[in-house]
Amino acid sequence: MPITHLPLNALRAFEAAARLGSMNAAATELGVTHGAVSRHVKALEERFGLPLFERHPRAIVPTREGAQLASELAEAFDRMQIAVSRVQPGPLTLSCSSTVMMRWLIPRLEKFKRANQTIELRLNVNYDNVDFIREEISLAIRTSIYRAPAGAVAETLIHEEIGPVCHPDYADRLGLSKPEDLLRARILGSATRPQAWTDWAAALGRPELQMTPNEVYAHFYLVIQAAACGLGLALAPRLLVDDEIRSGHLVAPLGFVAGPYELQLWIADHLRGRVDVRTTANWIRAEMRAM
Amino acid sequence: MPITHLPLNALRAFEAAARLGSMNAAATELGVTHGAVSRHVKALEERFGLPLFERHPRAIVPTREGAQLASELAEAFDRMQIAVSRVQPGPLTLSCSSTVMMRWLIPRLEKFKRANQTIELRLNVNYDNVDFIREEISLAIRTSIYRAPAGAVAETLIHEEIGPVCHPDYADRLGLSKPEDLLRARILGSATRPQAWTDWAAALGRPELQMTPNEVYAHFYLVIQAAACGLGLALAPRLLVDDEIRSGHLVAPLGFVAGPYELQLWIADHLRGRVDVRTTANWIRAEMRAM
DNA sequence: CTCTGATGTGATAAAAACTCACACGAATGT
DNA sequence: ACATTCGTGTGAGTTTTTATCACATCAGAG
Repeated sequence: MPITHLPLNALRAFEAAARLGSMNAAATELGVTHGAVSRHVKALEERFGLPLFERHPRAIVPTREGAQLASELAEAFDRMQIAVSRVQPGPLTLSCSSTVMMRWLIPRLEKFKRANQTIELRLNVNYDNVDFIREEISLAIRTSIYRAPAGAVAETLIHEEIGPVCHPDYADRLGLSKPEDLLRARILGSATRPQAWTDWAAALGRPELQMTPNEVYAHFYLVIQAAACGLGLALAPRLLVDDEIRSGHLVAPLGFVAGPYELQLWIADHLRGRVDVRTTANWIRAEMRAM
Repeated sequence: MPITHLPLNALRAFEAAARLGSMNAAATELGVTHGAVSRHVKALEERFGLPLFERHPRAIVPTREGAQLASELAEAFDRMQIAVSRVQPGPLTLSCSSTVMMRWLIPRLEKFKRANQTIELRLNVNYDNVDFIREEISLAIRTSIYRAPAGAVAETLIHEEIGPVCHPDYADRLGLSKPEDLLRARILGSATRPQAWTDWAAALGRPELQMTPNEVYAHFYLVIQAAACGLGLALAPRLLVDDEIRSGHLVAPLGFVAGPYELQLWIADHLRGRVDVRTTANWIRAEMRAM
């Protein structure tokens, strides 16, 4: 089949269906109905004379050839997206977790905007992996729990220091001064980082301490909020509670210790040359260093 | 612009127009009228809000952005073509010059087909560069005058030996026994390799010999044919006249000397794993070694 | 100074893509 | 156990896109 007659739209529909494992999802991504995707895939299969998916009642599974084709097509479409984005540069998009956004970025955003009035900043909330090309992400702040995906380069921002924090009165009332004291306290956990307390015990050199949360919040910033309201103890990276400690809303009765993770900056490989990306990356590095 | 709404067909039309430097040529390649291409390009320019071509009365010249976009798109489309060709492997396509085909390949083709009955062989005539991906070439036989393009790997088949050849009677009549004798003879040249006689003189260590052809043929195989008919002297690689010499139709009164070029086999990078490609490459290597 | 060869464009035809509505079949939930 | 839900396939009809045709335009070639 000559390159001049490749059924491009069908290939795109197929690639989306294979990547998402669902015609329906692909249809949503492409902004059409599932029928349209189904027809595209069928047309491709007829053209190639081989099945690209195994059809199961509620799911489709790519065949070997289908999976192979889809992954190579994905690369090709990525390149195309990059090519177009170079002549049509979108806004600079920074991705970080809701917690980093609440407790670190938003408090500094006015300052950033004042210093960089020409940079149009778009924010994206996401705490784990993200497709830099498909979602047009320029920069991401992430913990090293996750690995930077292909197409992005990672660099260390800071090594996380972690420690239990709570309302000052709460610490006084319970008399918290050594790790064992926490066993009497109300432990607050986060669904997004369930192993946080265990990590801390390990970092302390006290892995035997069983710190199972009494209460689990969906987002980490809620845990901090709950701690600040006197509901118990949160285990927080210093970075995210420093302001509250300075203002006296929180205390860290046992201080902080070096945690197992670092905070990283991920930069979209194909955007490393863009001025606004470099500027913003530098700003993030400087702000982190100033902590 | 999100990847899900890239105007793929317009991008392909634009890429072709940019590559070929002409809307008309792109239209021919795509099998549509020039108007269709023109509209696609215009739609893209409106979408991007910037011109992709400078319009001149009888020509279009890509703008800086246009050229950049086109070259990156070309890569993306190449990948797509490769991806599809992996699930839809076409026939094995061997490209060589008309002369190599006439004088080397065709005489051996029966033998090849007998030994490899399952391989569907398609032949392509071309003596210089060729786009392995776009034209779906698997293998090419070329002299090292040309460099293998990106997407192909080159390997040496043989080092060319070159020498003047003519009809036996012609050599006798003129008494050809040393290089100077040729100044009395009728020199036949080829348009595709105008420097051949000069190369030979240099290879002999006699660069002062002015061997300007008295007659120039469009194809090299015509030169050999003319020499075999007693019209004069052709300068030929031994490879291409060995059969004629063996059968007595041609003689090489001054023998052969190592020429400046080698004969190479170019293999499409993305097809190196294909069995039929490996088999055919091995056959070519073996036949060359047997010369 | 006309001819030629390339591109641009309005009107219209053709083709492609999409939607709608319904069918189907098995996992899910009560 | 059985109705429900969820995801996919498809016939018929509609909308949207793409292409064609025919003509306009322009400047350099002959």
